[in-house]
Amino acid sequence: MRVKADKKGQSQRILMSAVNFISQHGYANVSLRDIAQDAGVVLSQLNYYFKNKEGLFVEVVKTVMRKYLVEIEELIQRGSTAKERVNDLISYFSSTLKDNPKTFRLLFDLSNMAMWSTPFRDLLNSLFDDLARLIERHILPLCDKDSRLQNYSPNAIARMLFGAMFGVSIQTLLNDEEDRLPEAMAAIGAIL
Amino acid sequence: MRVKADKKGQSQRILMSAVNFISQHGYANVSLRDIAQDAGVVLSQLNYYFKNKEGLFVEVVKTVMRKYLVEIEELIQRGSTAKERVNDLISYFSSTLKDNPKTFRLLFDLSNMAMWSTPFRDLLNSLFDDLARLIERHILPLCDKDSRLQNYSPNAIARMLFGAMFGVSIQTLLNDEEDRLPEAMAAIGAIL
DNA sequence: TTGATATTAGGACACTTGTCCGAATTTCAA
DNA sequence: TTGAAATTCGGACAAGTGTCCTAATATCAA
Repeated sequence: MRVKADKKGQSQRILMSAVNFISQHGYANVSLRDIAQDAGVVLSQLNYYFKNKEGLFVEVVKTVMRKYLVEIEELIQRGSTAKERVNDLISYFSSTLKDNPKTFRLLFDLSNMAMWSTPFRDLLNSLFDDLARLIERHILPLCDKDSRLQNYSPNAIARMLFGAMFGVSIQTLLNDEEDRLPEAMAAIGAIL
Repeated sequence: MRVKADKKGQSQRILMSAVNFISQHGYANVSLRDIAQDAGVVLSQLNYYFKNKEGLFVEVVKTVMRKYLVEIEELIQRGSTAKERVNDLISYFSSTLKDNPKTFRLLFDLSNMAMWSTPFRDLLNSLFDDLARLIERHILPLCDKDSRLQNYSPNAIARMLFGAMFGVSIQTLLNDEEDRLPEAMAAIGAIL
């Protein structure tokens, strides 16, 4: 019998260590040895379970993305008006940014890799599609029909709204001192 | 007398090659040897003129940032109304994104590095500060006083606007097929 | 022309990286 | 219990990296 500290199986422990390390130091700054050591596993196991570094990161992203999307999909349907729902979404971004920025770090890291690698680009685009679709379906239909935004397609508006949250999130993550940023995030709610 | 293809001096040629290569393949994916070869220079010259890889990249960023800021500062003062000026800014983002995305690639690459490195973070924050200040000074004072955005501070609004452009830019750069993105960029103009 | 300084050149160095291989060990159905 | 498959282990490997060092060469004022 083994030491048996591995109730979850090695592949899961590797995955969790990878999530933590990569979201904390960035994909480019983390070696497979770092992850193996943190997971209490031998290096070659990473290649056994995940073909290579890229494969591991793909799995990391998929894991985090799943949780992320489920949370947002639930949260975005709570409010009964468009404004309420947008504000719920904004609150979610703000509090996650404050209390648990790991997810965002990972997302931004992925955005960068997507810039130079096709498989990652596809991965990220599908995430953006999903998020835009969520806004498009659960928020925009509740909007006033006389909004000055009605000249634009729902998809464009959704992507603009998400873009605003994304852009402000980056600024927030990169600048802790600037205390106007939560306010900037809140101001997005006034767009609709 | 030498071959004399280097009117600009080696340090300038290195810098220009670095700008091109890094904005095309990303800082992490470019080696000093790549840059040296492209510049027609021996490897050790990069360490002679720029202390190390990080120092070179700092210079690259400063160079591009300067040009970037000058262009925007000029352009943002053309229009006579807030709406005009915002639209000028949006047009600039759109056309640059389309015709010369190199600058943006570099900016996004820097954003990622800023996530993990303090000196780069400082560099990027100062750029964001400058851009926000530009919007704050040259656009917001021309706005209607009855705008629904008046509950928020000018700085917050400026950062929100810039964030929106930044966020939509990323989506654009990462997704050529989605043709709603120019529209999303244009929709930002309706915020004010 | 001379001599000090700035530049260029070529190569070596130490180190880290991802990947892969073969052998031990464990697991578990037959 | 047995034996085949799955897993774990340790180590080696080649390739690529940034950095540094020393010698050659060019520059240009005195």
